[in-house]
Amino acid sequence: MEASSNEFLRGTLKTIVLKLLAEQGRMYGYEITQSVKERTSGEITLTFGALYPVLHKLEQEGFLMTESEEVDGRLRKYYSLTPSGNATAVQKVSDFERFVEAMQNLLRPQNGEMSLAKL
Amino acid sequence: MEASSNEFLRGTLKTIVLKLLAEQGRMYGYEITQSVKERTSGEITLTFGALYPVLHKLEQEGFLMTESEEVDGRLRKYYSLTPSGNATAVQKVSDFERFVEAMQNLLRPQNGEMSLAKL
DNA sequence: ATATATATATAAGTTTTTTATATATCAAAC
DNA sequence: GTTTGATATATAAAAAACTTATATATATAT
Repeated sequence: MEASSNEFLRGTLKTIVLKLLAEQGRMYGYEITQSVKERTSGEITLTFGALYPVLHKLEQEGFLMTESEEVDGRLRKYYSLTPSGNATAVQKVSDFERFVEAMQNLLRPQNGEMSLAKL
Repeated sequence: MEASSNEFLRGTLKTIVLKLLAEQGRMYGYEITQSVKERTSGEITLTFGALYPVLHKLEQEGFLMTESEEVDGRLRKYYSLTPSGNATAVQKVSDFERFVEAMQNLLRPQNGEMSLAKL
């Protein structure tokens, strides 16, 4: 019922943002939070307090660029990837997949008490 | 070649420690770092500076208990799970698996531009 | 009028993690 | 014999990341 503060989200925020932008072309902050919530059935929730600092950091690092547009009288700030942002997105997704594989090796139960030690 | 500071490790440290202890019964700090390195082929490396604070925190939260033993003239501090530590280990591993599933929904490419929106 | 959804953003505070450092034993190499 | 490397635990200072709270503003629905 409650997803709330997911400790595992730590460290994956940049990866999520970069991947979504790589896929969608351009998005604005609010849209990113809604997209994440929707696609994970509420399991993962990005808070604004976490998202905006990440967006600003990524922009400052040269991975994102912005364009502001007025939509319905309100200013909307679109974020999109730079070429290096695109490369980083690909890299981070692949890094995450490697990490998950490594984690499986830790979380999957081992047969005996030692892996190679006493065979 | 270099695994080093894995950003994704953030947030998974407690889970790793609890799971290893649940499986192995009892372990000492150095043993935990070696076990993680070995089982992940060097992909994940726990630094002592990160591990010991986590061990102390988990002990302080009542999930771990310790017993010191002298081995080869050196003091060795064994950590093992309390009943609530065991329950937490099970919980965290299952939480992590749910998190990974949710991440797959974000990282797997979507077919069109919207999921359910305009169908 | 008021509440809710949309929309962006910052500041303060806490927690976590990294990096650096200190200590000490044992075994092997030199 | 003494230096190096592996084993072993731990803390302190600093940096980074994240949470929580807050501020602002428009549009729409009640």
